[in-house]
Amino acid sequence: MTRKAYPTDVFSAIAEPRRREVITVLSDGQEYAVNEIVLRMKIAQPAVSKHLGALRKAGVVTVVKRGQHRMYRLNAAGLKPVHDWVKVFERYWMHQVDQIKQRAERKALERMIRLDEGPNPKEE
Amino acid sequence: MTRKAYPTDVFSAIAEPRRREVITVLSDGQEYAVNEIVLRMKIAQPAVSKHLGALRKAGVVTVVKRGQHRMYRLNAAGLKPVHDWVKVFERYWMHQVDQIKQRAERKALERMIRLDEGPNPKEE
DNA sequence: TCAATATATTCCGATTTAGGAATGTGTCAA
DNA sequence: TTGACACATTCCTAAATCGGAATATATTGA
Repeated sequence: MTRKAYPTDVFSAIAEPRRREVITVLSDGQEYAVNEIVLRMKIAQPAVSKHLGALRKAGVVTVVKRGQHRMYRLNAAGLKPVHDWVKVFERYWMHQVDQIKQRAERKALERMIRLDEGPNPKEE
Repeated sequence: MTRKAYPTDVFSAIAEPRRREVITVLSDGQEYAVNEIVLRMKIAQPAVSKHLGALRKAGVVTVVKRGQHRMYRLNAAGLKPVHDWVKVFERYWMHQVDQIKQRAERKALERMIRLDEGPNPKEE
């Protein structure tokens, strides 16, 4: 049986910093030969090829053969499962920002009211 | 030196299916004792404790002691780095959906025009 | 204090994973 | 056909990771 290689599910795929680095290189939407990616990274070609293989199996990149080159391109849709999963929690910190914003506005309003009432604010 | 335990960065933290499961349990915003989480999962208490430890170090959950219980609560803000990272790619598939929608609308419009012109469409 | 309960920690083995080195494969150009 | 590229694959080792078992620690109640 084949020795288990790099992971192929998208969550594990993006867990590896170097694979996120590869994705960053591809994030302009252009296609890149393996060579060009290697030049932009600090690991050797076989390692890059293996990471690209993992990303491909995870559905995050696509390849086409062009001459002696393999052109890799980002398939951003492959990241959608991660986005969908994490988006569920967006409202938690959004809400918090809202609360902060609201508090700031309330404070500003209170200041304005105090100014309207002059330098000696009423106490209750 | 200490035997390296579970990972503590947020990307690796959520790469583990069982840790995402823990997060799902906590996703109602309520606090849960370790016990209660164990009941909802298929792994033993020590494994759950270890996953909770990883999530805590990753900043995804918080703990407070209450009596002999440790109450865990989701800290959704800890997931923000993942959200921020993946959000950058949102536009790719959003755009694609837009394109599909636009094509559908263009086709529908073409059909309407053809209907206006009768069953024998002009050719160009 | 002692037993029970809740949880963390340590120790361990099995498995996964990353990357280097070596090698295989396909394509091009002369 | 041959050599030079571009890239993938295989083999290997070290390290990371997971989960079970056993054990440690803390809290509570009797």
